[in-house]
Amino acid sequence: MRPVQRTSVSDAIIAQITDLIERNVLKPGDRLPPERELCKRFQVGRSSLREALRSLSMMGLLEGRVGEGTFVCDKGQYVERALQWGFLLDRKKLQDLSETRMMLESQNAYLAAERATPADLAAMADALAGMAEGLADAGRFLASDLQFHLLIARATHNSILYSLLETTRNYLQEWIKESLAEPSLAGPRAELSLAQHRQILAALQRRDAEAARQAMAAHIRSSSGDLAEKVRG
Amino acid sequence: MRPVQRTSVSDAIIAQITDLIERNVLKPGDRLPPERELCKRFQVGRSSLREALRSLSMMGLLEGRVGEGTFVCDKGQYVERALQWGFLLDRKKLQDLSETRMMLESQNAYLAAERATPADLAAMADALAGMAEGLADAGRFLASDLQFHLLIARATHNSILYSLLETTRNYLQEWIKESLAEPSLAGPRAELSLAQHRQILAALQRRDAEAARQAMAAHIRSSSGDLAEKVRG
DNA sequence: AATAGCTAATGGTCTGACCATCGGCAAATG
DNA sequence: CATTTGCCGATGGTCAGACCATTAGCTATT
Repeated sequence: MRPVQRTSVSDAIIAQITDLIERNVLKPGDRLPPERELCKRFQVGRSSLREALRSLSMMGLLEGRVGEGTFVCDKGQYVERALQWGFLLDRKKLQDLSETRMMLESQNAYLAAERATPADLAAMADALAGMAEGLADAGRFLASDLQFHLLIARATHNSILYSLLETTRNYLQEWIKESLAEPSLAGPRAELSLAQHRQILAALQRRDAEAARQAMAAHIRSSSGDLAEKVRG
Repeated sequence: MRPVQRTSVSDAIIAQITDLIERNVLKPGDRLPPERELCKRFQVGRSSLREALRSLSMMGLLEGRVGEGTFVCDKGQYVERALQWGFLLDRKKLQDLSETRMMLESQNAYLAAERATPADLAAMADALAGMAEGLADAGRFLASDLQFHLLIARATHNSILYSLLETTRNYLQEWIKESLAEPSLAGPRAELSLAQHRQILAALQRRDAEAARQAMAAHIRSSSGDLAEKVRG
């Protein structure tokens, strides 16, 4: 004998709809049938159905518009939703996340060195130029910085790795912003950061995977040094 | 003029309860008042209240037990859950997943070599023994195999990395099982796999991080070779 | 003292109803 | 004819009441 699994109606609906989205039967932007119609199809009450839809909305998979219908969100929105719970990160989790990011970025740099197309490299050069022009403008500098790192992830041509880095970056973004907001260090640090990015790009252009990985690791270690300090509090 | 914000009842409840948890008024393990009681306090209908509670459960903040009540969960797995939703959406790239798994396992082995406690190593030795005893029993062999890898991930003492590996393994498990089900290769391959696992454990015991990483990489390359073939096919 | 049975409380589900909002259509307007 | 206005149906959002399955704790029987 083994404990029987108690299945919840809402969970079953969530599983079904999630599966449909996974298998791309429901594409982003698609409109779902009306709630009352779904009730008949699933043969469930409207409460249970709505609890399921609500949960899916909370995950950022669906979006309900009054008078119009319920639509499948395009992916990416879930991150913003998830960001709302950023405060739930404790110190240990922050450290872990930071370490994970370090590993992802390093390995991505390694892979990108082998796989980056000329277009990828050109886009990175553009982002680098944006950082240079934004030395005085912290907001623009940070934006170009983030873009550079995401371009490296994209250059791996591995959607999973890109998605993972995107997510970890989004989680850490607030703290990164904070730690870079120190006005006293802003100038020198920005220039150091820019120089490190140039090293990384150079390694990528030489197709030197190991150098790219190490340059990235060094960059993150130095740039997130006091982030770690702050985390340890 | 600017667009007025339409506030949703459920969202308001979610915000309030979330805030209570954040401010530690509601501590993990605490029991919430019954739903019908909360309806009176919030002055809302039970549907709206339940949609809110359902969403909070889905985020891992609350847990409802029939006949007992609704309880505040031990805070912990929010981020992991969000990361899982992350690549729920584009997972058809199995080779990407496989590559990600390769990277995670290798790096985890590296970190585990530095951080594994004696208890961690002992548990791995147990799992290894289980594999040896299960040379004839494919099911048991696979279970011990999986456990060994998860134990390494756990030995990093990084909950994010553990969660990521667990998720990727879950996604790949079906294919791994298939590819190991080939009876013609089962015997020799199992023994090879066992020997590779012994090498990995030995490196971990020596605290040789680089050797552990390379041993793990070699193991996965050889053991998932035809997995990659199958994916491309 | 231990067990079986009962009862109340609770989360889970269903139903039907009402409201606010939105899109589209037709009539009124210039 | 082009534009605006008003209306209507569809839809998501909310509410109230009811019933069910499960659980904990009490009670009475053994």
